[in-house]
Amino acid sequence: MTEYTIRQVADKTGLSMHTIRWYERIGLLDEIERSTDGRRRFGDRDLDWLDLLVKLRATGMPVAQMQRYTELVRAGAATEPERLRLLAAHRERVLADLATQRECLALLDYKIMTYGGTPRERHRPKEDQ
Amino acid sequence: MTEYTIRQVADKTGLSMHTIRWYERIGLLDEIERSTDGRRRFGDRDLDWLDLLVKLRATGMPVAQMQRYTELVRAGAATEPERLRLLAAHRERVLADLATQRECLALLDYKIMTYGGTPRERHRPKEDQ
DNA sequence: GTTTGCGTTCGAGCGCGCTCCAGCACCTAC
DNA sequence: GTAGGTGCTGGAGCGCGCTCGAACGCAAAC
Repeated sequence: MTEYTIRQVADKTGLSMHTIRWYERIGLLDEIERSTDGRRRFGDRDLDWLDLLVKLRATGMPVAQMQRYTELVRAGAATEPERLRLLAAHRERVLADLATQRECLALLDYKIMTYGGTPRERHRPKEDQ
Repeated sequence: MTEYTIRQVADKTGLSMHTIRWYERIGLLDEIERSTDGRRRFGDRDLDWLDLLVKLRATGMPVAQMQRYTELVRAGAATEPERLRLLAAHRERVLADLATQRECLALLDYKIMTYGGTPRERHRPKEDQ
């Protein structure tokens, strides 16, 4: 039953303390436990949840959709089919995005080669410039 | 020596006509040729360049950096080493981003499987309902 | 007792990347 | 002549996702 300050959570998640508080305000987090003087004390469960949020954001899910998902989770097991649909749809978008990225990467590699660099040996010093 | 209206270019690139004009205004495009009545007539070279811009944006390059790159290209062959550096750095970011995306995708897949196979959830905002 | 450090709230502000609008100009068809 | 379609310009506005600031509270250190 480890507890963390908001600062520690910020460090662990890569979010800013501001953002974490904002996430709570807009309903992405359940009310966080407080210590006697009113400071947030995050538990492991909170960290896990934040971790999921961070990954959803990192894959481009809009905040509004994360709110929707959060609501569904809060609403209980009956919403699992819809949660599944939501995540599956998001997964499709991520896959599509990955494909696009790879495609663009190919052009990038090509251009880098035409400039005389070799993508696979890019860390070499400028010996062949 | 094909020519295209801004509408055709918008269709081909997926950008809006507004965005294309804006790109020109902020210096991402060289001045585009005009027909006698002042309308833009894009050539194949313009399309190629726009295509690069679109791909750079699609991989998350900030507009400011595209402006920088454009300046370098305009400044002539002497800037090729710096262009190379810029593109190579961007390539690294794209690779890192791809890695992140794949990682997040794994969690997504896992969660989707748990919704398909098990009733209980592992992550949740807080307590069971 | 006061300074320092860390946290709190609430609301305002910001940076980015567009997006839209008003008002105008031109060309073609009717 | 006029209606409709297309495009022009300059500038204002917008949605998103934070980000910051002011004013405050508590508590340990000096």
